[in-house]
Amino acid sequence: MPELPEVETIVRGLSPDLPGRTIEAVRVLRPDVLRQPPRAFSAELTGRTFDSVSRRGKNIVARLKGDTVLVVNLGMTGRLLLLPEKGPETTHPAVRFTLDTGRQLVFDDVRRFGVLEVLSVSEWTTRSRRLGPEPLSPTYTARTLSAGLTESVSPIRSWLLDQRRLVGVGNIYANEALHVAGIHPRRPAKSITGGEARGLHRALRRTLRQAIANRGTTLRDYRDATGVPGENAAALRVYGRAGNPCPRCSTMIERIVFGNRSAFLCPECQPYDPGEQPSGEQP
DNA sequence: AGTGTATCCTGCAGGC
DNA sequence: TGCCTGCAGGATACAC
Repeated sequence: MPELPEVETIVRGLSPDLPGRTIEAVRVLRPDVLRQPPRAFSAELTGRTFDSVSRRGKNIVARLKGDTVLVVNLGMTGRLLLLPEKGPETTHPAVRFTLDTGRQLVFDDVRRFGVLEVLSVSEWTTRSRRLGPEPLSPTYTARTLSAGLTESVSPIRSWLLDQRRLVGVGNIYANEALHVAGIHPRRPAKSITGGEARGLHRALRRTLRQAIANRGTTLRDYRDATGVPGENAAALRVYGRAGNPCPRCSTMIERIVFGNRSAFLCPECQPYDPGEQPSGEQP
């Protein structure tokens, strides 16, 4: 659920307040969101002080003083909320940190696909190296994208979702960027031309930056670190809009399914075979 | 090696 | 009203 723009919004919300704060208590209400025994998790974090909060792909990365990193992946419905001392109860709290200010940092997650992990700096570095490049990094050029596409026969939408190739892009922004770029989600990655790759690179960046400016897309569950929904849903062009007119050409937007996930496209603006009439049915 | 499918879990919307 | 089905922003263990 939360993709790069949502995670970025949360991190920007936590950054002014979390560094310098010490964790006084850890309460694990739902141990299945951890990758280690709750006792060990709590023991590693209790008494530690936050140093910095940053983002890597869809992960929230909190560095603590000493050789400790708390990595939070929100899964589909996870929230990381910094709440006042007497804040409202959240609906599905999984882990609660009490800070030295009395405020609570709460990981709340309806479906519990989210994960919290404590790692050493070197463990985190190793993990981070296995992830692909950041799409908004200045060093991520159209050429980088184009080069990565050439070896893969994977459908471009699946390629964009693979965090080893490129981080931060999920199903919403993959579909949105492909519409902006006029590329059918099912096209094999290696069939994307150099010109199309340049367009896709630009579309990805524009789509992600716009979503950050709008503080993320809230379909149902996403909230920022203070519990406020994002405003980007109104800007979506195709995602979740099957049966509605394409904002560019007014053709009916279609929903197809592959890789166990919905894809949304305009058959006119995103033909599978450029130059031929899009049929809607692909092998 | 690289892809696609099924699975974890809960809640909600829509059909009947 | 109530039951049933399908669907959901992610990641990953498998089978091919």
